[in-house]
Amino acid sequence: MRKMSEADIIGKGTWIDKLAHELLEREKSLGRNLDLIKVESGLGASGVPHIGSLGDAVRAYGVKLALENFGYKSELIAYSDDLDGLRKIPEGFPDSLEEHIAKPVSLIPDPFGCHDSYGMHMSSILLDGLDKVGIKYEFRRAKDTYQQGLLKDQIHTILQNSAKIGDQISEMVGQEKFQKFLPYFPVCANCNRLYTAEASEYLGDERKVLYKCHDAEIGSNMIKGCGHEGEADIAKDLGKLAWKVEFAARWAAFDIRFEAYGKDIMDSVKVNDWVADEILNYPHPHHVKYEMFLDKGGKKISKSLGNVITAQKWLEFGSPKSILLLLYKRITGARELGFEDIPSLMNEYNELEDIYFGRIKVDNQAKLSKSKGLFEYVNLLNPPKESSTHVNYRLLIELSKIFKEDRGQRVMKKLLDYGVIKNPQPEIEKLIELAGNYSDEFDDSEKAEIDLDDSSKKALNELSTALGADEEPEDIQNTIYQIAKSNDVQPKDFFRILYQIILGTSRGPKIGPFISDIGTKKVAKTISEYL
RNA sequence: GGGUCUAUAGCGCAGCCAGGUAGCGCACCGGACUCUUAAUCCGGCUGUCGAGGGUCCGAAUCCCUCUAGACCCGCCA
Repeated sequence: MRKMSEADIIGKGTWIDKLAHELLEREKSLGRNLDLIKVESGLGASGVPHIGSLGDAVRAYGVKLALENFGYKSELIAYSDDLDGLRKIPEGFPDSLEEHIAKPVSLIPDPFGCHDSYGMHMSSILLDGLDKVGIKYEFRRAKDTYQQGLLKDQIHTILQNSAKIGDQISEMVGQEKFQKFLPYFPVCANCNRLYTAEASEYLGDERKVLYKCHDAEIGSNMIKGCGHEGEADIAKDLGKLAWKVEFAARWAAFDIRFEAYGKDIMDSVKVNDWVADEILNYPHPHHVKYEMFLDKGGKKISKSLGNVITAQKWLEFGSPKSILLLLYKRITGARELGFEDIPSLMNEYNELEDIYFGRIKVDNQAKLSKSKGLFEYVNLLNPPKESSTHVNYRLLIELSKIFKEDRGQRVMKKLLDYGVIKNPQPEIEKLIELAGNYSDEFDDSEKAEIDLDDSSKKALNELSTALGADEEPEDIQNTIYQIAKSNDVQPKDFFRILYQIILGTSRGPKIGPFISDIGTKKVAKTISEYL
């Protein structure tokens, strides 16, 4: 054991580099060709993609960047599982989808009419998120993959070994279903449904699966099968492998060397690794497991609870870099996540930039390297040449709460007054917009009814008159204080009433200068509305 | 039944994954801002790092055991 020295630091010193390093070591010991290392991320296409799905792809892209940094060619495949069946209607989607339950999401019309199918609509939301944070990917979809027969050899091998696989699944994870049925779900040629068609027999010579469409239980719903009996050609007809074996087929067919996974599909990955290694004779890709994002109460993010965080919503309040920082800073550990994390992440980015440009000193070599490395990954290994102007995001939120009209201009002026910035910049304008959205959306202070006794009313009336007069009082702070005193109102209470009227909170910035910022006439008018 | 994560100041959390003097925010205490409010600024206090063991010159950090909570998967409905 000894202290980390510069020579021991792998790549840029982050967990991403360590992971890429492990991957390379493993590939070298396997002796595989390293001309192009493909990493993969699976995109769900049945539900609204939240930040966790985005994270899978963003992190895989990080590994790609690390591999490139080590001198290898790499590519991220973003694979949409759009042959998965629709299990239930997501919150906020029309009930008319009911008739499409159990059909592959790529065969369901887009209820919003903007994409070729329901599945593409969902995938597009995620791809749009990736585009917005600057992630590059090669898009593939299950529908094309199966229709073009890209997996036909793997499917054949898997179905030939289905008995062995069924036993293994039972032993590894206790699921006995595949001891009875083939791990393949044909799409019923008659009713287009997926999970209702049960595959019982594989005709290896013809490469066809025999199935019968009958009633099936999905979640708590009973889905009626149509009774159709048919056969599906694994190279042409629609149908898909069960998850327990599908990844393996894809890894082998696409030559995937890395894929991250969430702990919810840990068992599937375990089985797939075995299938890849033992049945398909393709050493499984390197993995990393991550925890699910939970909401602030430690509850699972779920659509029905309304606590879903999408990239699109996040980007109304935070920069793309704040998302990348969230996803790259670490991968281990359960994460309770909410929009309220945005302000710290916005500021943390500035801090990292200061470390990167040497404005903040860090003694520990490994930690310095890690912070600089993290900064580089957040910039997708293309860091800026010089530091940007930093404005504390929380300050912007506070100023945004005060100025709701002409916000951009007035907040900018305040920043100039405070000496926070030297001149107006478009980047700062954007920041003000983000912080403004944040303060509008999460200004939780309730506009409660304010109880006013007679002396408070009298004092308010006096103040309103004083502020509304043509001659404005020179020292508003002092005027307020005097008025309170002469009306036998505790200054403490009077100030609180004023904050409640003007800001809807019980505290705020020093009130004299604040009132003149807003405009004395306007404040006078606001006060008179309460009298 | 199987698995994973979490436990750090009064509260909320970072630091742990690559060991090197225990940190941040809020709260609290003191001071400043010519005038008993608020805000702001400056300074200060706050810890058996869940418990026990191990490795190490050195452990919040790595390993093992335990306790409590959360989550995931499976089984069942």
